[in-house]
Amino acid sequence: MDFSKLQQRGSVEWRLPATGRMRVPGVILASRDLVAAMDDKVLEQIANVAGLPGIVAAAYAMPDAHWGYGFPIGGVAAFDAADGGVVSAGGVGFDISCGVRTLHTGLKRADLEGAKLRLADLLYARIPAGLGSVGGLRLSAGGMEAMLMGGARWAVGEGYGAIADLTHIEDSGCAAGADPGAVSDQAKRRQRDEMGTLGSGNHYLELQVVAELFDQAAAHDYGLAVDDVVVSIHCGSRGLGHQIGTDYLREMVLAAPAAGILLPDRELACAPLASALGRRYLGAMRAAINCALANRQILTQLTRDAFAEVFPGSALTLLYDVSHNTCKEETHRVDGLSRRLFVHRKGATRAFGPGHPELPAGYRRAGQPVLIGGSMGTASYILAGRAGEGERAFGSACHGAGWAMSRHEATRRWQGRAVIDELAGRGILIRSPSSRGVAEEAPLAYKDVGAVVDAANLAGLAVKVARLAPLVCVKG
DNA sequence: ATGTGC
Repeated sequence: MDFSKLQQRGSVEWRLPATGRMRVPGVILASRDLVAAMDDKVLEQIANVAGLPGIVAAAYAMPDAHWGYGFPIGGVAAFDAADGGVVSAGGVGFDISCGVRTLHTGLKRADLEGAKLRLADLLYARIPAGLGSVGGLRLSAGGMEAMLMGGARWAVGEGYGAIADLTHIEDSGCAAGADPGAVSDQAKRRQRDEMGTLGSGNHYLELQVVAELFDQAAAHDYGLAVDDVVVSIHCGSRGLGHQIGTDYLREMVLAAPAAGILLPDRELACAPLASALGRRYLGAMRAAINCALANRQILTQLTRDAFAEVFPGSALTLLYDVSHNTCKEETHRVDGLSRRLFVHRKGATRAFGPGHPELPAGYRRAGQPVLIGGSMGTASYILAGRAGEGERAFGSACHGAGWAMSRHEATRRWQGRAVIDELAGRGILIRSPSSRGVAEEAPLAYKDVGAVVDAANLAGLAVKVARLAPLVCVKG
């Protein structure tokens, strides 16, 4: 990273002043070490985002930021529709509404002694994982429409999970304003057989143990104690979201000149929020959010069924479910004024603070659970949102460890088998259909997740609550 | 991320 362009403001804030076509400054919220490890391309992408029409306050990068498609991954940017603001398909990302949900199992570490291996094999047998994997469900045209409108609420109605789950999901499990008519037939076709599947890449289902608590009061409110076993599911909207991203990116590139939008990078393709194209994309993207929420809801039921085979009578309850690839219409205070903004979070987690009316009653005191997936074999974290007065980055935080290198570089350095054996030696069981996928996801291919959450904590984005250590990981 | 690729 070229520090010469950055102005340091405190230990974890770096400002890229607005120059040239930038309308607002860029702000990186990370430690010096994390910034030093970031590619210069991140700076270039932040500057490009800062030049988009209608952007408000600043283009932000979270501590885990790295360069992505158009926008950096770990990027946050908000736009005002009344000020010519835009929505960008690249600013949401291809895996629309990719996110994490964490479930309490009601079990302690000691309960797993002797059952871990069986549970690993059972979860791997029950959870469809890998590229092109299909689920046990085939959606009819009507079923597809209902799923895209209803999200996790639809899934509960179909028998996956309980109504009580819904209060612990962002948007109560259903994004409003979804428009299945704005989703291409091809996107729907790709999704027809893929409900209740994990996918590939960095997606996983992980059995974890609470290894350390940092904030007793918040941990209490979240129902977490040391040695508790939890399950975390990381996945998104599969082929449907990917196809929507592909479809609209192409359309936005073609429509940009007529909309008077000059693109410094075609990957930044966007459309005015006030345009028909912008509205159609929002409708399709919200349908993809519902697809991801329904998908994680189905996977939750498959997980419960697997647990019931090993631990009859076990009850898995939902701690929280939050996405990290979205564009959401939200109210934020900017310079003392309350404004409706369209907040793009790409590889960034919503992190609403204490008292926010959208949080379930039990979490109003602590703030929203912020679920941070680490890399395979390292730690994951649960943080509590701190957004409020003086908030930065529109109530957002980091989403994971963030890549330290390309997938190609990772496969050059490691072999899947060796990674699995090394982790097995440390008592961490990996189950995956893809040896190459495991190599790409080797722990050292990622940044140090502990350093990332420490930076998020220092920057005031979210407060550390718990560290989770992996026990079993089903990888896509 | 992805029926892994213009």
